[in-house]
Amino acid sequence: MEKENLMNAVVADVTARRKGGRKTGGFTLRDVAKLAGVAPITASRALNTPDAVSAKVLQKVQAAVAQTGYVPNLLAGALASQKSRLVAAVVPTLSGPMFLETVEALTDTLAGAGYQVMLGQSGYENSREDALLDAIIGRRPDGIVLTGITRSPQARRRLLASGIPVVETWDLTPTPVDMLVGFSHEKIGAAVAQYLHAKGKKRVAAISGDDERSRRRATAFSEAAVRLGMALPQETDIPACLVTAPTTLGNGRSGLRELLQRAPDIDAVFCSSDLLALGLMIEAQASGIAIPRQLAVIGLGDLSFSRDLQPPLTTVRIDGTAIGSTAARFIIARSEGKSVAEPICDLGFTIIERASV
Amino acid sequence: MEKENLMNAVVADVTARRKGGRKTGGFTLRDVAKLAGVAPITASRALNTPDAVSAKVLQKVQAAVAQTGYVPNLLAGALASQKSRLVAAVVPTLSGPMFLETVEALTDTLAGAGYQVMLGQSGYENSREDALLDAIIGRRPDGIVLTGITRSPQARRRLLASGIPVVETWDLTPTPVDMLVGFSHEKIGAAVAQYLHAKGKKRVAAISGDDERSRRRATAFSEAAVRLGMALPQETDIPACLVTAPTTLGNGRSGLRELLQRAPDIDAVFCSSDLLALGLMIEAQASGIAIPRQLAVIGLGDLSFSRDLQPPLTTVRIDGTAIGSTAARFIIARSEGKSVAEPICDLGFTIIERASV
DNA sequence: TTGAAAGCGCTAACAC
DNA sequence: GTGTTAGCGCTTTCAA
Repeated sequence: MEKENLMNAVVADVTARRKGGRKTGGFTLRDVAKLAGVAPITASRALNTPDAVSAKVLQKVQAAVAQTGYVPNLLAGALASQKSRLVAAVVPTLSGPMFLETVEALTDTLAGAGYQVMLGQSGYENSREDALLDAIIGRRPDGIVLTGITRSPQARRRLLASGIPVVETWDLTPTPVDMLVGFSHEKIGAAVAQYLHAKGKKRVAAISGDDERSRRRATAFSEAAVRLGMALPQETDIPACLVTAPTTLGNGRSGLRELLQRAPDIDAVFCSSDLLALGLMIEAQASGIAIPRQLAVIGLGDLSFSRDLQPPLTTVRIDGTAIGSTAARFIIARSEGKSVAEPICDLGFTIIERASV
Repeated sequence: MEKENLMNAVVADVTARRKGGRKTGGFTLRDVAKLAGVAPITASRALNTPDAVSAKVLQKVQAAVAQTGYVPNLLAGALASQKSRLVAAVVPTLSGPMFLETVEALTDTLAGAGYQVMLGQSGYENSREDALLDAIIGRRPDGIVLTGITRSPQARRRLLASGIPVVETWDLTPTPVDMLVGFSHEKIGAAVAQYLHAKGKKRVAAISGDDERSRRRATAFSEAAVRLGMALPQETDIPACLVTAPTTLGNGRSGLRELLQRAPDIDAVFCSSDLLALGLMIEAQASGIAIPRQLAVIGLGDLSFSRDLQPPLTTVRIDGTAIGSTAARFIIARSEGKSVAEPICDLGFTIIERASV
């Protein structure tokens, strides 16, 4: 049979290639094309732009693909077309559950458009960031999504020089490297102070991770609190209790203990994450402090568990999913040659009122 | 000056390339080589195997790199060398915090060896898995790390045919596709039953996510419980209370309520995740049930918060970090041409005794 | 609608 | 130690 002979010939080709020098992979587009009796470029078109070939050719190519189990080499395609369909995402760490939603939404939205996400962890100190950036740029992704804004001029220059679309997230700045999807940490701090003040709180404090963004929220919170005439713990210059990032439940417990020593009469605490807030609630319960009657708590993140706590946790909701999917859309648009009309996007935040305040 | 002329010439080259047809990227290895006055391959060696070139050449190439800001195109390198230094990781979802540690350890360990991680989310139903697999294989990663074992024969065949090293994780099977790093869910179920029995518990139940692995743990738990003479809730055939995966704190609360209706006299509950256990503890506290006096709880995962709960949570510890770093080592070894001596690795588990039982 | 030629930017293999 | 040659597997451009 003709068809069998062809297949045998192609298999022989592959085997020969494997032996002769480099042990190169399996079937290639050329093999598929040969089997289908067309030129490689035609097979390529059948796979990438099926509308551009005749029904007959399409069918023959599809048959050849099925027969061989051919999977296109996207590396080669990327090299030739200058489109890698790869997007890099850089987070400080995965384990603070804050960025998870964003990475998840990013991955899902991009996967729907045929892109894959490459993950990078920078750590909270930006030391590894430069090396990471080179590793990323070297792969020529179609986009880079960064958590936080880029401070190092070195990194900014490299990003700019690469010409790769960049989305900075989880923060706001008038001078982004390229595009931006975030919200204002300062406004959150101020809004929380205002909220607690409106609820009649008089002596407030913050338990805050000591990463840069949390500190800015805590500072804004303290300044607004003072402006509104609320009292802060006085024993120290720092108006907040700082714990190491990423924040944990244990930090929340020890944070409350420390806070109560410094200022036993506080009536509200702003925690820089819901996990901290949960720790605080557990510690409060263990020490017989009633929430919200004796002490009000407000967290940040609106993690999935927050609504189900006892009492349900009042918190600042940040829509991590929207950040991820917006960033994905920005990158996809750019990568398809469209320019993004409004490349700076403030997604804001919402204070979710529940029973803990 | 000679040097400046050279640089100008090279820049002119790049500009010409950009105009003439394809708007190709920035500096290439050829430009760097030209600037350094050596052949491209020599520049390549200076970058990849610095020991293989003279000090003089090395210095000249490094100068040229610094001058141009050249970042090697790893896509092209991968195509030529058949080594992508990319590893794919597939998880059902990122948001159950169980797999986070694994992904984190994988990313970190691989980054140390110059590899990047590509992330894929398969969802708990394996429908998207086949498409995802093709997208992954198409990028010719040097390794694929899967969460769970691969059941679909279709997927197994494709993985095998690809010739890419595969590590299946978070489970055990005598017939892995390739390599395996995991533990036995059946043994966990049995061990927990045994543990509760040893603690004098008589009427036990399980609250379990309804994903495949959790169900197997719950089943093994129930069977062992019966064998040991403990009572299970009787109203239903299912010996456990199933909640939708991924498990949440809210599920834990509602799970306990449901369980208490069916069997008000239970004295111990095995939760398929620490998050469920936390929900159960919160619900118990809200209903005035004392833990562990009236009801003992054991979770699974030993998440970072578990030790800090009130009471601290007894749980089954699974070393997600070890799974990730072992998988990474397996892949690195393979990808360096070494064969992995013992490619099936049972990392086991530990019951961490705390106060909740 | 299809194809031939010419690369994408790099490295393996084999000289020198 | 360094260079020459010839691809890796695909897509672009241009011609038929």
